[in-house]
Amino acid sequence: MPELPEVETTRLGISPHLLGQRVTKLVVRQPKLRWPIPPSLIKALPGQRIDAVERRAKYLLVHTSAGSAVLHLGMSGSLRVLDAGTPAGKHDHYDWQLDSGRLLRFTDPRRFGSLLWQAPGRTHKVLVALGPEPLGDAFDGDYLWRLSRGRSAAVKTFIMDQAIVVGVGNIYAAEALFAAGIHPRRKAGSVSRARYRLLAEAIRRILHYAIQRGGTTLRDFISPDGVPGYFEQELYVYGRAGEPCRNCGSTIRSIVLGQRSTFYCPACQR
DNA sequence: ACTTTAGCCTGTCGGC
DNA sequence: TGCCGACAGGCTAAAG
Repeated sequence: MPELPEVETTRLGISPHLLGQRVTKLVVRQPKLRWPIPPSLIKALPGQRIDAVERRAKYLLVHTSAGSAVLHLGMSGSLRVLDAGTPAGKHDHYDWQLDSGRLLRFTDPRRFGSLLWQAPGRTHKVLVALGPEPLGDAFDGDYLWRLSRGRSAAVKTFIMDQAIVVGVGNIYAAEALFAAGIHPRRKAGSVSRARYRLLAEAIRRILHYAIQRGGTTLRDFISPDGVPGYFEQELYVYGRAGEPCRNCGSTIRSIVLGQRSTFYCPACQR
């Protein structure tokens, strides 16, 4: 499930099965996802050959010469490559049948995921306002510091804003703020440049590490429940309310920030 | 220009 | 056992 490392792991898992394949048929069982699957995609995708599979933020882009599919996993979505003829379950909303005799299947109980279509040479609306990739060159502590001046929103909300930096979800935001020693409720504009440098490095390190971990657990991409147990052993604050801080022993607290639960150590994070 | 809120869905879990 | 509310890893549109 989907924060950036899971999406990247998904990309690595499905890409070899998709590249060069032709989509022989699109089966849609439930078109009502986060947005309805657009008729333009239903018309254009079948018959196309897949040229590339990219990731931008938490979106997957599947490119063909006729346009690109833009996929999002939402909160509970997953993609798997299965043999054609594998019976579909209740939450299996669409399949792409492939030349190879396999299919790409999307499963999503909560239906917050999406399947959109981008015409050649265009950038889909959902991709326009996105901030830089956290693992790319344009992202660092100075960048965060500059954009945060004058901002009164909580720093956690700030780094989860996809217009600021993409791919930092609720878990990784909490973990990165712990690593940088920043209280999640602190105003973004009051965090020092030095702290933002620590924070940016923590985000990069944690995401990179999680991708490596995901890559080893999900390599063949056929495992039915799809998702590794994250690295639950290695979480410092997320989901640990009432438990001792692994650094100082203080009791981890949980609060609600922007309607999302967040976790922090009252002694290590200021 | 920024910040906050409601809402899209279903499943699961804990308390009574 | 069943009912009920709280909560879940995301994101957008609209309102403030």
